[in-house]
Amino acid sequence: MVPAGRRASKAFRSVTSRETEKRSWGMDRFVSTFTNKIDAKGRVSIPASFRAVLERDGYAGGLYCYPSLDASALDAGGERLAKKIDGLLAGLPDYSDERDELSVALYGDVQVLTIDGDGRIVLPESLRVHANLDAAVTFVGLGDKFQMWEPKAFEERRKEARSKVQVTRKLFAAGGRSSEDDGDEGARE
Amino acid sequence: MVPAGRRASKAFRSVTSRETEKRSWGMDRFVSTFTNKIDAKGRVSIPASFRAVLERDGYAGGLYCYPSLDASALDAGGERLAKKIDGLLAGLPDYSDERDELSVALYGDVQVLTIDGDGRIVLPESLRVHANLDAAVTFVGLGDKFQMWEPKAFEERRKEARSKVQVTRKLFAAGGRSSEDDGDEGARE
DNA sequence: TCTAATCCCATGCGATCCCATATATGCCCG
DNA sequence: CGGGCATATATGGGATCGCATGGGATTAGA
Repeated sequence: MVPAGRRASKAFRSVTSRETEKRSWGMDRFVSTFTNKIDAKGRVSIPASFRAVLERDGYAGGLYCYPSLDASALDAGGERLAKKIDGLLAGLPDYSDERDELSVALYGDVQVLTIDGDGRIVLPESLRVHANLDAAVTFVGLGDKFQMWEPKAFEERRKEARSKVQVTRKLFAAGGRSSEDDGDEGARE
Repeated sequence: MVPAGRRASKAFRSVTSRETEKRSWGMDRFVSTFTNKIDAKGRVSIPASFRAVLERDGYAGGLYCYPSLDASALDAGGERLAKKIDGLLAGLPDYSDERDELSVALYGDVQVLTIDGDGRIVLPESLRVHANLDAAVTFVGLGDKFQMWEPKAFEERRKEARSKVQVTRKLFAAGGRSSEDDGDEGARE
C-alpha cells in the first residue's frame, strides 16, 4: 500500500548518483541526531534521512513508537523493530502471566503513527507526556531504531555517555577515521 | 476498508478463510490503547483501528467478549480469538477438571456483541459489573485480542506491568546483550 | 401501550491533506 | 571563482475528512 504516496515520492525520488556514497552507509541505519520543532498542531518532521531508512525497512504505512522502558524518551522504528517485538512475545506461552505483562507493556503502549505526505507525525498525548516533549524533539539514531528526546534531556544524557564515547573514539582512531562525515552537529555516539 | 461510512456491518458473513499471514500488525493486530466514553444509553464506540482489525479477522457481525479470567477487565476479539480459545482447550486432556473449569469459565460467559452501524456496542450488565465500568472504557490492544478496562484500573495495571518488564528485560540483557541503551545493533534478521 | 434496545441523523473536535513559504545546499554557467 | 537558479527539507496555515458522541425517531418485546 505505501500510503506515503503522493507527496513522498517527490521527496524521495532524488537519489542521484552522487548520493550513492552517502547511501551506502547511511540509508539502512538510523544515524546522527537532529532536532526539529513541534508546531501548533503537534506535528514534527521526521528527519529526511530517517524517513529514507524507514522506506528501506519495509515501512508499511506506519512508524512503530512506544515509550522507552528505562528513560524519558520514545523508541521508534519500522518493520524490523516490529518483528523484534513480535518475536519476543512469540516465544512465550499463551495465557501466561509473563506474556500478559509483556503484551500490556509492549503492544499496549505501542502506537502506530502514520507519516503524512510531508514526512511528519503527530505525537499522541500519552507519548508526549512520557518524554516531556513540548516545543521540540531531538531524534537520535540508534541503528535499528531511533529515539526521540526532549532536547535538554538529551543533552544530559549525552554528557553521561561522554565517557563511553571516549572509548569508542579510541577504537575509531586506531582505524584511521577522524574528521566526521556530513551532516549536522556531528554529534553522535 | 469498507469506508462506506457508518453502517456496513450488517451482513458481513464475509468469509475469509484466514488471510495472508502477514507479520506486520499495522492492520491485522490490535495495538495501542484508546479511552472512549459510555453514553447515557450505555453505548461505547470501538476504536476505529480496532474495527478495521476485526473486519479483516473474519469478523462475522459480532464481537466475542467475556470476563478476563484473572483481572477486572473484559477480553474481546474476533474469529481469531475464538479459534485460539478452542486451541487452548484442545490442549488439555478431555474430561479433566481443568478443562471443565476452563470451558465453563470461558464459553460460559462469552457474549457475542453486535456492533451497530456507528461502530458502537452495548455492554451487558454482567460484563460491566465484572470490569467496574461506568463512565468510560479503556481499550487495550494485545495483538490477537484486546481488553476493556476501567480507565483508573488500567493505569494501575500498566504501571505494574511495566515494572515487571524491567526485570524481565534485565534477564534478557544478562543473557548476552549490552546493558545500556539496549542497542539492538547486531540483531537484525 | 409502555419500555427498552436499535437505527439514523446531526454535530463538534481533532486528525489529515494540501498548498504556501522559508532556509539551506548544491549545481550550472558565465 | 562567484552569483543566481534549482532542489530538498522543514515549517506554517487553511480546508477537509473521519471519528467519537449525543439525541431523536423507530421498532421490538412484554
